Amino acid sequence: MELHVLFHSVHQLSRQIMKRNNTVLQKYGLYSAQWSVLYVLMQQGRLTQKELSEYLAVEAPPMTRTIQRLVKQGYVRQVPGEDKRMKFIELTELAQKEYPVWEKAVLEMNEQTIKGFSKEHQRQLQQLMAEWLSSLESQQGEEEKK
Amino acid sequence: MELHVLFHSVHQLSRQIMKRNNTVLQKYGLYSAQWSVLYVLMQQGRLTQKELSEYLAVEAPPMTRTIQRLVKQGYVRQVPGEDKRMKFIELTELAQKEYPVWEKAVLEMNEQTIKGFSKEHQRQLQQLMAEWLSSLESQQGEEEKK
DNA sequence: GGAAAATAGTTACCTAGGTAATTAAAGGAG
DNA sequence: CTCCTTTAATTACCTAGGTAACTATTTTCC
Repeated sequence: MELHVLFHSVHQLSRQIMKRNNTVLQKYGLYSAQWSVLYVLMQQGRLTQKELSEYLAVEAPPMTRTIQRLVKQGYVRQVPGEDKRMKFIELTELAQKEYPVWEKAVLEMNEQTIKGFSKEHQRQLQQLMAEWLSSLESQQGEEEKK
Repeated sequence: MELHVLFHSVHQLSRQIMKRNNTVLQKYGLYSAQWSVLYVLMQQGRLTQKELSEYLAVEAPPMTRTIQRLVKQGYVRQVPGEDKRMKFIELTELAQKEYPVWEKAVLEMNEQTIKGFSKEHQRQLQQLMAEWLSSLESQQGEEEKK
């Protein structure tokens, strides 16, 4: 088994997906990283930056940047917590109003991206990747024991 | 089927793989994008930048940057072609000498990354991704007809 | 042959993500 | 209470990849 090929395929798929998302979001002045934050906030409600970055499996610094851009665009608010170290992030009314439009566009593109790939194959693929990710996660867990 | 989840998994896997590759390459002063160029050159011999970027499915500008860094490190040479627009890229003797060491380190990390994921599952995953990628490719082909 | 179109590579500038170091607040041990 | 450690967020700086615009050749077509 050529692992290079496997890894390359994963990488290329990831870039293709992001590229397509960016294409569709462009006309709303959004980018894929911003969208993923908006999406999570809509599903989960207000979260701290820490929770957001854990949820999206991204380090804190990129999360700070993405949020600051969303703040500047007026789509998100930072609310200081009782613990003054943390900041809760929540959608503004503007974002909640615009959300359905964004979502529709993204969902359409998602369907387009997955077109020609059967539900059963999607399920298999998701299953395999989940398994792989969890094995990677458990490896990391071991290393952090030190 | 939650496409968000599927796409997120692909993205996360891609980042994990690159992160691990960078970790192992760090001690040789290399990064994953550089490695992928060195790897292709070792397999294929001298290639033009155009061929390299097509092979790795990367746009020309990032390829220029990666190559310029490799040139600076003395691992790669740019040889002007007969057609003066193109530049052939080839490994230097230094790179050829060091290559086995790099390869060993990368292969070990690859095995570690895939550990706990059976050969059969690897094969299935590769199969599914190849199918998906080719369907995406054919979509792009259609759009370029315009 | 000469003007126009195509092509290889580069430059400039953007987003996405990473690490290391810093700041400010909260907790804990003595 | 004080000092030390931990933690959330930020800042600075790095690689990876993308698009748009540009340069310099080559091809094409009249």
